Amino acid sequence: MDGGEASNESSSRNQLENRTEEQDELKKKLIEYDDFTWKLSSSMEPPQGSEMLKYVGGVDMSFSKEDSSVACACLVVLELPSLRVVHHEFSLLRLHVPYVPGFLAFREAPVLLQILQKMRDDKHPFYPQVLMVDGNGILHPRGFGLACHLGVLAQLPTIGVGKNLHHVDGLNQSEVRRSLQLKENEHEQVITLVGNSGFTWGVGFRPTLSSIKPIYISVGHRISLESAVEIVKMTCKYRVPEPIRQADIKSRAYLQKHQTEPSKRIWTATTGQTEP
DNA sequence: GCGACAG
DNA sequence: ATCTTGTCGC
Repeated sequence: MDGGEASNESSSRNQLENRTEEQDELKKKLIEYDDFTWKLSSSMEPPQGSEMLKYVGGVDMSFSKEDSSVACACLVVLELPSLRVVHHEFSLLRLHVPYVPGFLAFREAPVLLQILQKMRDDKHPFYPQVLMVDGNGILHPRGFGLACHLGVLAQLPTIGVGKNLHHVDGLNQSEVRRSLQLKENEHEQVITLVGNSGFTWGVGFRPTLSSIKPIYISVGHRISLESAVEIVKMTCKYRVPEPIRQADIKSRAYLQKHQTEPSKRIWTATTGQTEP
């Protein structure tokens, strides 16, 4: 036996170093421009023969208040322009990876990826053309948040949507709100998030007139910031865009239904096993 | 050194 | 993430 605490500290430090390396490695595959064949349905004259954007996915996770390691992951697919939910899928599981700011993907990406892969393997007709993620894209300390991580691994266009600002490169939410206040008279609902370094990390977006608190949109994978904002605008009935809002509602409801009755068959992300 | 820090 | 009711306003 050795000094337990010191060794735990050094091993968790190594763990984060490894995860940082993994993020840096995956980031080499990141594509930050429009890399898809479909067109946005908001375009004027849909050119004949070109595929339209019709199926927008959204992912979110909810957690049990009694046992915070028990979670429900949900993927929904909405149809444009109706915003009707045409498909949803759940996964109830137990997580062993803690939440660490800057490393959310290591906690949430495995299950979400598993759900996406299942849908793709089934050749499901509603497999999403683009995916909205409840977490940031390049708006991240190392420019590689959950939305990027998931996008690269699933090879799918993704959009990062944060409900709170991750403070990076001098950005802070009170300043964003001030900027939106100043521009509200010009009907301006979008503020570009430029950090101290001059880099554009994403945009702050006020979806409705009444909402004070903006959401934060950033590039995930295979999409430009401009297209990402356009798609978010098309799906915003309330502050949170519908794909994410529906995934949130459904995952929360599923969890409450299943935490009342003794939870059986919880899938464990790390082992891929089912526990009684 | 101290605080900040997506979900 | 989660704990939580009513309430002010269109």
